[in-house]
Amino acid sequence: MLDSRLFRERRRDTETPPSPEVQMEEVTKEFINNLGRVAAFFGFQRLMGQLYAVLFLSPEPLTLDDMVKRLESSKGNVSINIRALERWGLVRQIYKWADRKNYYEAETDIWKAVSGILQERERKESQQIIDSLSQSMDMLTLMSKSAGGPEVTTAQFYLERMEVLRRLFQFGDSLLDMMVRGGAVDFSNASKLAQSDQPKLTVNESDGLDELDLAEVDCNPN
Amino acid sequence: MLDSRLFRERRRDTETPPSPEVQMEEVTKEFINNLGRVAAFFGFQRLMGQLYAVLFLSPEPLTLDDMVKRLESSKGNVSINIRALERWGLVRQIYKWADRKNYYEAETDIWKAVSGILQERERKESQQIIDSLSQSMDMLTLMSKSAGGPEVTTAQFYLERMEVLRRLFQFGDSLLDMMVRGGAVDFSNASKLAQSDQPKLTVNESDGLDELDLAEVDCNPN
DNA sequence: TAGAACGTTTAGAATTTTTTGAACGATGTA
DNA sequence: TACATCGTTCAAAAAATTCTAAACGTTCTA
Repeated sequence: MLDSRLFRERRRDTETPPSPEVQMEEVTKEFINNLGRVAAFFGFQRLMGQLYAVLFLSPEPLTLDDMVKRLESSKGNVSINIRALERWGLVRQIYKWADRKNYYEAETDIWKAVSGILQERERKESQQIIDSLSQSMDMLTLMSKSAGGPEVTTAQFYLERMEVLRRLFQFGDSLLDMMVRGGAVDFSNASKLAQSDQPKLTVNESDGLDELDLAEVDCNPN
Repeated sequence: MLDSRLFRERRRDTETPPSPEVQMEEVTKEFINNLGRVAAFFGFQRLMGQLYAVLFLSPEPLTLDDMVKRLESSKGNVSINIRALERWGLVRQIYKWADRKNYYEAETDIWKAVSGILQERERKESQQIIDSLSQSMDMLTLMSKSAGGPEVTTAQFYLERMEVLRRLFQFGDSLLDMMVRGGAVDFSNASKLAQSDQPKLTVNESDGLDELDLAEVDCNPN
């Protein structure tokens, strides 16, 4: 009994092709999910990505409540996340005459948004690391000179190791900078980043366009 | 009474310069913290970064228990995270003769490790997004041709929007590929990614070295 | 064979992050 | 003035993540 009904229903599923509306709905949901994942991957809240997705696929600006309904989330949560999107320049507000509601639309100049994030977030992070590393290395340099005892050897060892890491982060930071400013990057020597014999970073000013290569020159300590 | 004692102690802190041992300890802790943050930033567990840091600063390989002691963590936690590090190729195991313990050391060829991660994780993620997008777009293309009704307009609108995103992810994916394979990337046209008039991605095979530019040619749909 | 030394697994504890819903202030309307 | 709408804030709930400690299986040693 039950079995046969289930069977018939399953058959129906595969037989009847989904209606256009249903298909659209599926495609949209998939898209929203994807951007949610992307957001999470980059350390943002999943909802941020989902909100952006909803706005991105909307021909006209939406209100807070529209989005609450669409994503079945709470007003508070949407409010917080939409403002985060605004701060990152991924979403902008639209004011309508004699309408007290706020409307939002997605920034569709993707590259603008992405490079904004790279500049504001990724670079800030890398700078912090680089600064901290440089500070530690200064300190170690001092120690390896002034203080005697077993610390000297350790200090020198630490210095060697840290230098490798600093190069890497410097390279990453320069890469980000190039992305934001529209330069060019050559990775062909990236694998030599850690070598102790001098392949360091440099920026070549070549006919107005910056170019980052991994060869000679210094990545001058802090 | 109490006040004056606190005061004296605070004075002492600023007067007595920290001993070399204490300084070393501070530098090390700072470093460990930093790599913890880096790990977290990239979506790994904080402890993973910390473990790597400890090994990175150790002249000789360490055992599980060494690390447990150093980081004041639990054996289970360290065990799990050290194996994750191994899987990512950031740490390798060392076997010692007639010693039942496992010793670990950091992979110091940083670029090898980084490009491994890019290849294994970041690219996998971007591929998934691109595939899903392409699939949705195929579906929308079909709909905009076959089905009539209001869905057609929407489908076309979605297609336009999604195309922009797909270009971005394609570009990102190619960038990753170049990083891993040692090519070169020119970002000077990146800001035109979203334009509807043709600036697309291409890989120019130029004297054996790959080069990714953002101009003409197709990023051929899946 | 008993017991010690190691590394792994795992259930549940602890912590952190995310979400909710109600309260609130501000602004407009009848 | 009373009431409705709208967005924000925040304490508490819920969910997800990370951590711990004990149990366990192996391998080695006495």
